[in-house]
Amino acid sequence: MFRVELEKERVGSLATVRRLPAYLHLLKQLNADGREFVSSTHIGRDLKLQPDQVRKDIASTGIVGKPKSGYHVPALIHAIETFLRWDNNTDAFLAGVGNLGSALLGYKGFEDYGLSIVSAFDSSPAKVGKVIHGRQILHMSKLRNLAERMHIHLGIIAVPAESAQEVADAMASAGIAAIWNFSPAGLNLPENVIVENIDLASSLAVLSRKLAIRLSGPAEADL
Amino acid sequence: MFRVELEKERVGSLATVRRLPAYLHLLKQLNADGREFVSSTHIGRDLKLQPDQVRKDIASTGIVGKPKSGYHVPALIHAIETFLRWDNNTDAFLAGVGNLGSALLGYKGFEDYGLSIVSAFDSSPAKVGKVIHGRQILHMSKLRNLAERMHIHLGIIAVPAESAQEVADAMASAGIAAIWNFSPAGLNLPENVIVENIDLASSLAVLSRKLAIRLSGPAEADL
DNA sequence: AGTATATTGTTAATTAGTTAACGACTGCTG
DNA sequence: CAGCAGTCGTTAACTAATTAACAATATACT
Repeated sequence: MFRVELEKERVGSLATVRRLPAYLHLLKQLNADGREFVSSTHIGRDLKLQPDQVRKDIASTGIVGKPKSGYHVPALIHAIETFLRWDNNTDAFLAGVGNLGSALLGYKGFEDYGLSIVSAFDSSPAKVGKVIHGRQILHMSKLRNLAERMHIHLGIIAVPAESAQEVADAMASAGIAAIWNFSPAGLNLPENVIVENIDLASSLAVLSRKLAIRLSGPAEADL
Repeated sequence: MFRVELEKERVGSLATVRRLPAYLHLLKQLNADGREFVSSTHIGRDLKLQPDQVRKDIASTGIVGKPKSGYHVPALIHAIETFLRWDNNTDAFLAGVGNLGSALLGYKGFEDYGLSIVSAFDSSPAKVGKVIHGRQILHMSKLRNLAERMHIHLGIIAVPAESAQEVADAMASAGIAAIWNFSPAGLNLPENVIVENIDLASSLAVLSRKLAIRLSGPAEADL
């Protein structure tokens, strides 16, 4: 019973959740400027969204606004951050420190999202033991045990497609509940493991397709 | 009139386009294994999609299958690649060679998508002149002229949020038609410039929210 | 103090996207 | 040569999401 309610809530607001970070970014700027209240029209203008959409999204965080003035900026910031659990820090493990993995390890912006990569792993002997962006790289074989002992809930996969499934399995069996997958491979995991893919190929496909249509003209679209 | 038709076609198949790379990946594997025909049921099983969905997606590439045997693998590969224009090479400029930009420069996988980063730019004097992954880094001020002269259509933005808009403007004024934006900033550009964002924040927001619900239990969802 | 106005919150309608059902065709087998 | 089984392609229902409209409310101004 509860499960059904939960699912409904989650699915219904997924698109909303995707927009929340953009709101948060804008609100933090406004807050830094000393702005105390902001209206949905203002937000909509800046982010190129309909005011209606903005109100609906904000409503799902539980915040209510004041007519004539708008929403209280600090309160809204706090509400979004707690909604996403970006107020408390979340510790994560990173698997794979090639080009992309190293970049993720060095990315400062994750702090804003309450995310800390506490340990990084690789299977290549050439990389194990090295220090990258302040963290010493451990061998992949240690991931399982450490994740279990440290009660890590979030795993980030930045290994080549070939080994992605293997790593994902190790993470899942270590009790990691959510996986952020930067590899091009589609992962096969039990239902109770949450997976979110950063799919460069899909994104580029959309871009390529739009560009192809633009360059070759509308005639193409009739196919 | 043509425009309306075009828009309809484009919008209607955007979700489809997102799935095409996954099909392509699987098909290339099958092709390497010497498999000549494949059915929508088979593809669906491997990619965890409904066969109906697969057929509909394939239909939009223009390929027709044979009853009882399925789709001709090489033909389908060719069709998807031409549909996305991944058969001919597309030259691109990269702006920003920090952690992420360097990683993109070094990423081999783009070859499969018919994408070549031919030049990389940065505004930091410390980086200009250096050679990263075989390409010499040029100063950002040269981007505009070079893009115009070389008829570059695709720009990749991997600079910090603060300078993203500035770079985007330079690209747009140089006649670049499509921008792949890896920065967290939302770009403000004329309608005729295509923008596709790789939005880490949005992706992580979805993951965080799902994880938050999972960890705190269904009670949370009633809010 | 009263009225006009800007802004919220909710309810309805349109649109896009997915899932399901069904008829048609081809190749295999007895 | 005829029937059967598997697969395609199209049409239709359903679901989710965005967009639009409208009533309610508090603030500011006269």
